[in-house]
Amino acid sequence: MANIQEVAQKAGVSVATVSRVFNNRSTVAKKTRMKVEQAIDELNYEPSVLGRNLRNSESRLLLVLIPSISNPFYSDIINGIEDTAIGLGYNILLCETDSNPDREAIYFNLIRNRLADGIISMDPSVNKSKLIELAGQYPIVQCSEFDEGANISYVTINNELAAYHAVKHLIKIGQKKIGLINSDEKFLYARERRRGYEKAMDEFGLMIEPDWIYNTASLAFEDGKLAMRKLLDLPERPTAVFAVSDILAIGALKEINSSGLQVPGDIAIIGFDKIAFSNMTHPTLTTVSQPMYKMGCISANMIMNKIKGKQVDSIILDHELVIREST
Amino acid sequence: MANIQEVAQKAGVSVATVSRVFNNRSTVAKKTRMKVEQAIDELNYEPSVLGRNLRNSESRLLLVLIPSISNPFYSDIINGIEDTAIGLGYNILLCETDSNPDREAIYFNLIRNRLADGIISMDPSVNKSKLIELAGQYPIVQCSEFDEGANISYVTINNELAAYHAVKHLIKIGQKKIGLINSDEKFLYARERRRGYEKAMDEFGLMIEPDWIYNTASLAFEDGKLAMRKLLDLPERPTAVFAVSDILAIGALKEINSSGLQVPGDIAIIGFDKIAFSNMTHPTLTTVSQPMYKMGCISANMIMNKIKGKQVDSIILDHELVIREST
DNA sequence: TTGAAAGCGCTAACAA
DNA sequence: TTGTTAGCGCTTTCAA
Repeated sequence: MANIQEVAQKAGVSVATVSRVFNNRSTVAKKTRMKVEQAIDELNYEPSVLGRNLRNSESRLLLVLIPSISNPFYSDIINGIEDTAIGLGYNILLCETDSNPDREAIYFNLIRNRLADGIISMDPSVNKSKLIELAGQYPIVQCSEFDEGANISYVTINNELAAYHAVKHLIKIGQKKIGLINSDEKFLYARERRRGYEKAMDEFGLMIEPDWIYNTASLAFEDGKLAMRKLLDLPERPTAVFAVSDILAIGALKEINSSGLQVPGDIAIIGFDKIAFSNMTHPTLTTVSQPMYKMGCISANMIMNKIKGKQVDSIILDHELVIREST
Repeated sequence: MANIQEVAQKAGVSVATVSRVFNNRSTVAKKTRMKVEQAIDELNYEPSVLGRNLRNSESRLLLVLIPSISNPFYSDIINGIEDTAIGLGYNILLCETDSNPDREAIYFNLIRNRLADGIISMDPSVNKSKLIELAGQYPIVQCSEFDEGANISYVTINNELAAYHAVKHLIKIGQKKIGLINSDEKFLYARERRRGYEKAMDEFGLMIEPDWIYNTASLAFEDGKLAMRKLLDLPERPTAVFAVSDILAIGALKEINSSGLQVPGDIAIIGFDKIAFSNMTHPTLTTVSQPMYKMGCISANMIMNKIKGKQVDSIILDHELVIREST
């Protein structure tokens, strides 16, 4: 692979001129430009990003931290980030943390090593103190999940309001005995969505039976199944369930189906996230849609601005209720 | 962020010595080493990957090309690649091509720009001629999908045999009228799986009705639904269906459910890939499992060897039939 | 055992 | 409009 020296030699100019041609910088005479371009073509030259980056002390790489790549919730967000980043000449390094601190440490070091220019974190169980420490020195934004205390910009939705709308929808279709399948309330979104649930129930004077609230260990399909099993085994079981994630809702749906009960006839169910699979179940899942693609685009733009040293504000986006067969 | 100069200065040694300490190279006196380590600690020094990479002309980055990040088929393969790569000090750049040549061109340039040391391609509709041209100059391996003509190492399964086993399973449980939902036969795996289907049918003296073979436009859920609709509308419809991907099978399942028919009572169905969601449907999906994680690990090891200049051979792995409720 | 210095490929300040 | 040159941060050769 040719380097800039060889191109300069072949074209009979200096390396500076080659660099100028490649970057359309300042003024290069038409004739010189042509000579250089021909040499570039002949040698099939491509500039080394490594050299350029070292000189400019930037890598044009973005770190995107997600807990798990197999969680479809992140797909569209990542698409949004990617489209935006590529458009601005950046590439993304997708980092799966498994919510594992060792894994996180490896990725955090990537930015300390200047291999990345910024971090978009979407991991709810990220090491907060480490993240805050890092955010003091490097450009970092949070997407979807964020930390209340930390002074790190984020883009998210109003989780309490979204949950409120979901539960209100169940109430509006006549449901009174409404259960909640929530995840671990160490997560902020889980606490917020619980508040939304409680607010809707309160507002319509409905009893909240403590037994109807189930907190899962994680966000997996099996957790949803297990949660629904517990609810079904109750002496007086709910006739509708709000699950804080589609995967949990799909697990719950599976358990109901396996028990020979009907959705929504016996039990109505509503999820959260509008992942692609929420439309593939039988019946299809009513859910709350987050503007994921948009969230991705916005967080990419936010991090760009941070990298450029600009001040960026946090943003709260709108959600949407998607009514389908399960309610 | 401190650089190697500052550390050297603080420790009262030369930059060469700091480098030696960091890389446990050659011999450094215990006392000198201690001084340096203390300076490293105090300054919280991390070497710049950019500087090191430029000097060593390597990036320790791997490109992984996939058509779509939202296709769960790739999740475990990527996990395998990632675990292996990180263990060897490499990071991966996950590149979603959307099977779009422009997008591909961007990523292909990353290796020409020395931003990546090698490519693992999993995109079945990748620009073959470009890939072959690139493979002449740079380390490239193919995973899962590969090109017959190209002289590029690959890791894959025996698709014909796997399809044969799937169809044979249907025959063994008494099915005679077996349909095939295949993808576009421009893909090698589609042609191979069709051959496996035909081989099993032939072997047991079963008629292959041309109408029972449906080729989809893509691998999406909707394609599966549409395909099943067509099969259901046939005057004489099959009583079992082999779909060459789980997503297509899940689409077919949905269409059958929506028509008020029973699986497997009225129509048995078998998929391919064993994606996580194949276990979440009602009924759960019988499918053919590829050793995805292993494929990922192996392809990562293969690309490492290629980068080191070693000769690497292609590998064909075993598949497995996973019998669940849908058959 | 350590240091001086060259050089990886590029960009940009300065000079001509 | 173009060339010369310093330097980004590191590793490694050679010499001491």
